[in-house]
Amino acid sequence: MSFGKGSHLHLIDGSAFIFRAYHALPPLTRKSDGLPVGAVAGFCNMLFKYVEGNTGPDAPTHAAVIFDFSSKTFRNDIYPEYKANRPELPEDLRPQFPLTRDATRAFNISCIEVEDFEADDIIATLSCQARDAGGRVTIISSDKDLMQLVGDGVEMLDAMKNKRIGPDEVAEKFGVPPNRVIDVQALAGDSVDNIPGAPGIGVKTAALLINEYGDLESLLARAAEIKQPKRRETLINFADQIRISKRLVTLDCTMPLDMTLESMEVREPDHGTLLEFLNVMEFQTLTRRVADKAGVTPPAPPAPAVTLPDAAPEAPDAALPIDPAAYEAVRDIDALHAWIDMIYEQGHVAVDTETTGLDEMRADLVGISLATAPGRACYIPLLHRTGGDDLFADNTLTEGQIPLEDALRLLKPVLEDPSILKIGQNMKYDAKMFARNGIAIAPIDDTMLLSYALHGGLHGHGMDALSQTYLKHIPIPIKSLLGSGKAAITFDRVPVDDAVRYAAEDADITLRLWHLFKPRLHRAHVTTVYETMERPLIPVLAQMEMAGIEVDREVLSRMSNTFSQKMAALEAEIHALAGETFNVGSPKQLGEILYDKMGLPGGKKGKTGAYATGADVLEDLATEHDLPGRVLDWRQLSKLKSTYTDALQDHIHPDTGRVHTSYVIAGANTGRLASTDPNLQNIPIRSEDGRRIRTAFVAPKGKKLIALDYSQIELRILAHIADIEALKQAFRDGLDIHAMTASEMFGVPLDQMTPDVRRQAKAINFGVIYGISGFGLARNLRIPRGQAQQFIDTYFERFPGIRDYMDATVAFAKDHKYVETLFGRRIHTPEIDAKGPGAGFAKRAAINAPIQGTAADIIRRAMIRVPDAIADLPATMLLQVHDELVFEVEESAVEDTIAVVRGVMEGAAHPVVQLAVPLVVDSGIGDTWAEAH
DNA sequence: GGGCTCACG
DNA sequence: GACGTACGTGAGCCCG
Repeated sequence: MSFGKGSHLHLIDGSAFIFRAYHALPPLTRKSDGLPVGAVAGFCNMLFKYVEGNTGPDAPTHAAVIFDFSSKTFRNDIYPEYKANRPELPEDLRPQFPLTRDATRAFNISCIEVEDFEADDIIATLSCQARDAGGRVTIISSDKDLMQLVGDGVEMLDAMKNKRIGPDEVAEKFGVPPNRVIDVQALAGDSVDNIPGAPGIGVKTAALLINEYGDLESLLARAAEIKQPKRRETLINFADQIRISKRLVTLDCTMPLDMTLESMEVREPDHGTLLEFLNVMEFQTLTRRVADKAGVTPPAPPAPAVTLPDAAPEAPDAALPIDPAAYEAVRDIDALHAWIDMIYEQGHVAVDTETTGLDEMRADLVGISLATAPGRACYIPLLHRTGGDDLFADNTLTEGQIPLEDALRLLKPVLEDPSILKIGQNMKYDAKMFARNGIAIAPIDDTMLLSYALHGGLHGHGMDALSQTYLKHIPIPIKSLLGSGKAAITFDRVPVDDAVRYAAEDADITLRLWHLFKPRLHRAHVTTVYETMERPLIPVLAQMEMAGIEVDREVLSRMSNTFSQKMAALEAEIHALAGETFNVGSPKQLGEILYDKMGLPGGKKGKTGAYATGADVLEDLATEHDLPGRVLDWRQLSKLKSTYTDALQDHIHPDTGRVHTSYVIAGANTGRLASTDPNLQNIPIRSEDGRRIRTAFVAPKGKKLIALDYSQIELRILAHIADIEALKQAFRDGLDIHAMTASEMFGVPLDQMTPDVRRQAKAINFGVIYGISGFGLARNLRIPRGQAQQFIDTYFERFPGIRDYMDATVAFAKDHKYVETLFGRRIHTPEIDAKGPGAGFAKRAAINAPIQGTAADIIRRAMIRVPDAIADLPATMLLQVHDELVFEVEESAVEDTIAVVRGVMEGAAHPVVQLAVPLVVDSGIGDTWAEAH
């Protein structure tokens, strides 16, 4: 078919697809050989969806995917620095490039790349050719550099947001029509592509100038007429640089291209070819979907092979290839004895438990793996079962397994032997599993925590991430054994041979990571951090989690019912006010009701194009109409019900009648803990309705709950670190710190302080801890930005040391790429040199980290000392909420326990740090958490 | 699965 | 005078 009037050409920006796919998906790898294929998988999904969507009258007659040939192009000859700012391509992305070309061809779509030219130029040339031939063009991309092509039958489509970009949308973005976009870009420059432009002129100003003078050349010719001196100088002095910028941003519509538009005619994919490609890539879901669509049976997946990783250079031992086929299955007592002998000979062993689930309180032990040297690992299957996993499966144990009791009896002495170091990844999990089977594993090392001490802030500390980063090896994914979703099985149903490969590999990898990390602790000066604040926390947290806290189901269930009724009434009111029924829980529908239907003022859209309906927005709207206020009430109840009163009931353990959270030690960058499943660190307290949820957390008969919390710990740390004499003295004198700040700033005597002035000072005090900005404070206090900035200026004038601390901290971060707490915890700040909006984030995070992190260190130190301190008291530590500890205590010992724990908490910095301010701990007692706090 | 919203310190 | 903004978390819901 020739290309002409009535034809419709789709030009797909292939590179944009690839990058989006790469960043949207986890780093998937091909199961058989570990080849990174995440971007290819995402790319194929996008192409599949694209092809699926091409129906109806607007479907393309012609289509092509356009790629960049390489990063070097003719623009580098004009301006060597072009795109020089681009970050290095991720290592696992480059090898995926050729595969995306293969994928395109497998989908039977034209695939185009030309040496020396960017994809954008090819798109420009083809667009012009198609337009000149009388056809229409849709460019599938959201790249602003392509917007200059819009108009005359050429438009763009943002496939992500499914938003068409025509002349109006371009004008909205650049402030000028499409044919003047390059003028604006030439002036504004582009930090991403490293296009210099005119210094100090951005898109807004550029559009203003172009609209006033017509086009760039006229503007440059008449630059002398410009009134603002700075602008005038810039345009005169940088005229050449601006002209070069224009050449850089102008796309070439006249490229010599070998291919014709006709050759891009839309063709049906050849299902055989496509299926073969998808199958070789091992994309099971997509293969099945394509096969379903074609009405054929999907091809059998290729047989799995074994991964041979690159060697890690630093540890010769850890560098041996990982070979899951070499692992041993330990199936009888003699073999187990041999391994135990080997452990004693070695002096250390990596241990990993396999269980039926992730909840340590409910899961059952299925098997244990051990590794005594890199490459030397085994798996001891204990409770694997035969048959399927449905009701009719027989539950008989697989043959060739040592009876659980026998294995544990033999292993217990080793696992508890003080002379044998047990190494694990996330040992808290395994320690709890062993504890439930009567084994108190010790001493231990934990590779997750080693990594946390060494690399906090750089990346996650899960085993997959660590293995990929430091061993260049992708472990066998658990999903490949268990499947996912509804069809997932538990580990006891995994065939023993598969389990051996997977489980022993985990122990092997853990041991190799330990060999790498342990010697690095000293070099990085974080040995003390690891040994005093990470490792000792494991048994403490394990005990707290296993203890759990009693929760009264009746209280929660009654509250759920009350909330339901209130919500139903509110919902009826809301629908009546809106004049129609809609889903109150849908921000999208709510936005449409508020702004499109009712025409309320405002209606700001976020980056996704959806109306913002957050609480702050609705609060402002509440003055205009009754509906937003009702929605806020409804939302509060909905949150309380779904997240707390309903969900908490499901977390009550059937045997203990208590709720057992799980603390993540290496989750938060600053050293704080995180609580999950359920999160007991965000139980409501600020609202009256919410606070009542705490009445469901109760002490058993004869006992009390006590809560002890640090008063103003972060502000005290700030006073100490930034060395602010006035603040330090105020804390020593036990003054109301916010009132005192207000008094200093606004000159109001303490005895004349009003609650409102104090509230403002309080907001500033907190703001300082977060890396204050005029904008943030203004929003928080709901005052004009200028006034907020004034407050901040006054604050810094009164407490100049704060400014010094902030500057010094950012400088330190830039210098070292990390910041430190008072106790030596290092929090890496890899983004500190970021340009653009990321810069502010990174700076504020760097300012906050030593303060929040030091507070986290202090309570960690306290928690580690508490068990010994209360050993003789009938008291149990149950919860930690960042600056608060909750205990369950027999009534007779309440006062003693408070005294002891307060002493530990207030003295937790000693002897490492002598704080210049006292630490003060408040306490409460009650039958419920609501009373105790 | 990402985005939004909201609970806590 | 451009840009986007308080720091740190986890969970539930909607929607594609």
